[in-house]
Amino acid sequence: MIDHSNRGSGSVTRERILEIAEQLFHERGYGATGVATVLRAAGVRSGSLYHFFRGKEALLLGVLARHLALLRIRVFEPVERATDDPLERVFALLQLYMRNLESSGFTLGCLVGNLALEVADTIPTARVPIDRYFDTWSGEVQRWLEAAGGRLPADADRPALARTVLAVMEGGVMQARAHRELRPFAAAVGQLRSYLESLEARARRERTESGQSPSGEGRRPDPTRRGINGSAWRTW
Amino acid sequence: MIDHSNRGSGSVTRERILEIAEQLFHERGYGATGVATVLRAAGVRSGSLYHFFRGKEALLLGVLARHLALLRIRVFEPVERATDDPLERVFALLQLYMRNLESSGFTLGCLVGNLALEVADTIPTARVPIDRYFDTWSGEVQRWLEAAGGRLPADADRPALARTVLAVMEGGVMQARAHRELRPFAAAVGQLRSYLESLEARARRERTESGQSPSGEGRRPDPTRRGINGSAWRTW
DNA sequence: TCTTTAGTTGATCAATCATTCAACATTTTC
DNA sequence: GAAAATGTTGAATGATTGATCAACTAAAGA
Repeated sequence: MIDHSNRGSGSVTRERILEIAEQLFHERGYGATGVATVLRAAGVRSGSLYHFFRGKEALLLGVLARHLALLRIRVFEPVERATDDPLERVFALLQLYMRNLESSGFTLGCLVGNLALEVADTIPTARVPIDRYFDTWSGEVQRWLEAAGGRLPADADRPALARTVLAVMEGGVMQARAHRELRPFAAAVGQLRSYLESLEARARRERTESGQSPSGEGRRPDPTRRGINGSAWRTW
Repeated sequence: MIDHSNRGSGSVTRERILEIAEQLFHERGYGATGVATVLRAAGVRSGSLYHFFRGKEALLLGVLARHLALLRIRVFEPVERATDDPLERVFALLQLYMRNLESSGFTLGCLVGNLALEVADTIPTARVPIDRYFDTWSGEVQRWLEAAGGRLPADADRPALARTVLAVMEGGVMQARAHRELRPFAAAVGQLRSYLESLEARARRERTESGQSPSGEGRRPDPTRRGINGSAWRTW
C-alpha cells in the first residue's frame, strides 16, 4: 500500500486539484460535489487524484489544510493593509466577507462554516482542522482587540469578544445568503460596532475617573473571571 | 400527472415520513440522507413516499413547512413559559439551543441553519421557506425587545438587535459543534448579555436625566435612521 | 546508461442514488 | 353496494457514485 501522507506536496497537479476542489466545495458543498466533477474541472484523470489522495475525505482534509495555510495571505494581510486601527480591522474583516458575498451573488460566504455544519459530525477527522481554523480566525481578532489596549475596558473579555465577532460573521453570512441581501448581516455588524463603541466610551470614562493618561498600548487585561469556588475559568 | 400539492395533508403516513425525514436531515444533512434511508426508518415503501411527495426536493419543502409550523410550539412557547421578562426570554431562547446541543452530543443545532448553508443556492425553492423561518425567528425576538419598552433606549434598533441575536445563535451553534464544547457559544451569549445590559444602563441614565418616570411598556421607538439625503432606511 | 521512483492513463467495478409504475388494497362518496 | 378516490406495494430502471489497478510514461538518482 502506498503512503499517501504528504504525497508530492509541491506537485502542480496536486495543487490544481486542491484549488479546483476548494472552489467546488465552496460553491456546491462537499457532498454535492462528485469526484468526477473535480476531475473534469481540473482536467485530470481519476488515477492522478487517487495517487495524491487516499480518497474523497483525504481530498477534503487537503483542501482544509490549504485553506488554513492561505488564511493569513487571503484574509488577515489585506485587512491589516486596509487600516492600522486595531478596532477598525475588526470591521474591515467583516466588510471583506460582505464584499465577497455581494460580488459572488451571495454564494460564497465562508467555506469552513459550510463544512462545519455539513461534515463536522459525519467526518470526524475533518472536525479538527475546522476547529483549528476557527481558533486561528478568532485568535487573530483577539490579538487586534488586545492591541487596542486601554481603548477597551481592562475587564473586557477579549477572547470572548473575538468569538462573538466570529459568531456575528458566520451568522451574518448565513442570513445574508438566505435573504440574498446584505441587510441582516450589516445590521448585526452595526450592533457589534455600537457595542464596541459603548465599551470604548466606558473605558474613556473609567480612565478619566481614575485620572490616568490615555495609553495607546494598554497593559494586558486579565482574560479570566473568578468562579464561585475561586477557580479561574475561561469564558470562551 | 398527479397533483402533489397538498396530497393527504393529514395522513399519518405522510406525517411519519416528514417526522423521520426532519430528524435525518437534521442529523446527517439533506444530501447525505438517501431516500432509501428515510423509507427504511419510516417503515414505508417508496411508492407511498412518492404518492405524497413529487420527489426528494418536495419532501424537503414539506419538512421545512412543518418545521416552521412547529416553531412556536417547540421554541417560543417553552421560552415564554420559562420567564415573563422579555429581555430574559432572549437568553432563555439561546439557552434552549445550548441545552439541545449538549443533550445531543453537539449534533443537533439548528436544522434551518444547516439547510441554509447546504441548499440555499442549489435548491432555489428551499431558500424561500428558510428565509421565512429566519424572519419569524428574529421577528419574535424583535417583539420581545419591543415589549421591553423603555428599558432599552428609544433609539436602540430593535429589528437590528433581533438579527444580531439570530446571528449569535447560528454562529454560536456552529462554533460549539466544531469545538464540541459550549464555551465559544456561551462566550458570545455572555457578550450579548453585556451589550444589552449596557443598553439598559444607558436607558436608565437617559430616563433620569430627562426626569421621566420608568414606564414598563415604553412607547414604540423609531426603528429607522435618517440617511444622508434625509430618507429613512431600515438597518436590517 | 540503467534502475528506481513518481506520476498518469482510462477502462472497469460494485454500490448506491432517486425515481417509476402496474397491480393491489383500503376508504370515501353517492 | 357499486363506483371513485385515495393509499400502498415492491420489483425494476438508468444514472451516478467513489474507488481500483494493471499498464504506461516521465523524471531522478547512481
